Amino acid sequence: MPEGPEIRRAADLLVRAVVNKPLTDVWFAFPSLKPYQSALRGTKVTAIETRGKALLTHFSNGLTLYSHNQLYGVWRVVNAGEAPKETQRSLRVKLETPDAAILLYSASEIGIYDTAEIENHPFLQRIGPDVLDETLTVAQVRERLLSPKFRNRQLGGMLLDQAFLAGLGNYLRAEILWLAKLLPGHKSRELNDAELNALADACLSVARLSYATRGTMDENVHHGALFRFNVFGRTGKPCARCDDPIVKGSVSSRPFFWCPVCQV
DNA sequence: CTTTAAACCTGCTGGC
DNA sequence: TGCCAGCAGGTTTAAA
Repeated sequence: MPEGPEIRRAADLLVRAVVNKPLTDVWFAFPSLKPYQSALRGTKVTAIETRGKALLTHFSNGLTLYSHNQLYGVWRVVNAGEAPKETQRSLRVKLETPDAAILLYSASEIGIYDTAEIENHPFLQRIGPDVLDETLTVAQVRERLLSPKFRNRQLGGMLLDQAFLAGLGNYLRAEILWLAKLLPGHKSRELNDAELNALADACLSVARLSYATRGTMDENVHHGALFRFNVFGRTGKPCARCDDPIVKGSVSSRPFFWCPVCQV
């Protein structure tokens, strides 16, 4: 159940587990990828990066594995020798080194491409700047909010659109709009200067805080403080700012949570 | 051009 | 216990 911060956290773990080690076993569940198994065995993973919620695994022979977890995909890391049987129904990808193996379960959006051509992938072509890109500034987000492409869009739908900022998702949009004290029906061109700044700032600060606090990853696996929701999933619970109960509704066909008192 | 609705992918939960 | 409906933190497509 991943948004940008969870995907990037997963990538961090995968990098530590397998980068620059020879692959002793490569296995893909989908028939169309089977031919690549032997071609990749013996190569190394040179880098793993994320673009919004897409994850790219680059190999030393010029190929790249594209994967997108959608709602249900999950990456796991296991020690060498603990790799599961390939008969596990939901196992999709296994990349094993002498030290560790990385496993992708349940995801369906998986493909192998030439690294040189990866930017042509339809999803990567479509998405906007990665919200976790540390060079992205509040001023740039503010400018994007006012650009012809987005100034006329309702905030609720726009924040889910990966063409606006890649990596945002349904919990982040709820938390961003709560922090900016805005309702999802506004369009950016209707916002005053202070609201615009608050929204642009919230887009970056909420996403970065979630990444820094390990997003919503499994508490049993990832120790330390986790990202805390102020509104998401907190129907009926008191708003941290004004104490009034959080309500749930639907915005652009997705669950949405907000404080009806301090969000205007 | 913008918004909505439905479809698809898969896994989990709750009700009967 | 078993099955089915509904839902989920996503994305794409077609239709309004």
